[in-house]
Amino acid sequence: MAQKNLLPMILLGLINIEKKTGYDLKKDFETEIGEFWSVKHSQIYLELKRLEGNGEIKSTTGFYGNKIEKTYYEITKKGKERLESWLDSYSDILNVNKDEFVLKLYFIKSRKDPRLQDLLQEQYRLRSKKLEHLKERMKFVFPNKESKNDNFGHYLILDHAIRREQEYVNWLEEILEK
Amino acid sequence: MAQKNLLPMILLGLINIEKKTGYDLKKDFETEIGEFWSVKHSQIYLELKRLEGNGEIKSTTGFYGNKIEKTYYEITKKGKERLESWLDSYSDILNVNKDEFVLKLYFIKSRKDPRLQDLLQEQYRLRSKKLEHLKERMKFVFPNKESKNDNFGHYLILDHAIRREQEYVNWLEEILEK
DNA sequence: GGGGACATGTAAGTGGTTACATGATTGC
DNA sequence: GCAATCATGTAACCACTTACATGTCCCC
Repeated sequence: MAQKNLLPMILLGLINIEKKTGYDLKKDFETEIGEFWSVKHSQIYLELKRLEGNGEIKSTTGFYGNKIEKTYYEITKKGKERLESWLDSYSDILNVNKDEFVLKLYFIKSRKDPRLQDLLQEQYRLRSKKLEHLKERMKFVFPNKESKNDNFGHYLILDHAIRREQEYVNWLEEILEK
Repeated sequence: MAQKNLLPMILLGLINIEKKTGYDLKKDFETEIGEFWSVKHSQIYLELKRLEGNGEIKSTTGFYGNKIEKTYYEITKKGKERLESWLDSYSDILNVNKDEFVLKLYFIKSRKDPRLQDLLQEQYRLRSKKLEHLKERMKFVFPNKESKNDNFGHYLILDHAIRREQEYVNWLEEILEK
């Protein structure tokens, strides 16, 4: 989208928790952070180089087995400052949520369009599946009340995602009933 | 984002309603379709050229005053086919909603982080404003029950947007109360 | 007369995707 | 042995943004 560049912040944020390799970061995007952000590994490695060039992270070499070298990155003072300064800042730009399904609905003017039912049913199937997945994640990541306090931000996000998806499903159900 | 290219579909969809100039399309993105999709005029003009090159739209010249030429585009049979084929298709890719605020929350681990309250308050202000705006739009675009049937898809989208925004505001309120 | 809307483009830069590329390691 | 995972990168392409650019029309 050539949008506001937030990937550096995510990488700094993740590396700030503990030193990581590019591959570790890739894994992070496949699990928890992948629920609300996506990026390809090629982009991660490019951005890491850039951050290192800026002196916001620094690398050390580790090994996987005897021959495979892996590069650990840790955050520097400069990187910490950038991260903190971002966390302290406000942004009044609300993201526009580009949803292909919603777009199709827009062009289906009539309530009686024969395509409407199939489209709704398919979306209902997809969204219900997503909702179940999110609920499973919640159970897995926060199995009890105390665990929520360990990473309150993450708990809030999952909670929010579940409510949003639930709303989506409810909305689709209501339309299907009509 | 170099994402799935949906702009051609939007342009075809809008031109399919009635013939339009690039400027008309730009205006559409500033009003109703702008609630859930954004694009710059430079991109619109580029995409129009491409669509015309493909033979999916065709242009005729009109005038604004005596000297300013404007180019009207109307959809061709080929363009209609592409549009219909898209409307008939399914996509099982759910968009990842990239929300900067949510990202910040993720990196604020602690419930007691002093930045949390300000961040929440600011987001609450923004989201409430957006919600009010959407409610106003709904009143304006669909002033009565009958009008909903004229463009059922658009009604559904606005309804959905309001519910989603309402959920966002409720969620923020709950956190602020804690 | 001037400012905002009307109207249409080009050019440079960048974030992101897709595809290509390579090789070791681990567990079955 | 072989498949999946670990691990890191480059290159081509593309959608999109930002900035630059130009000129008319209409109303106050």
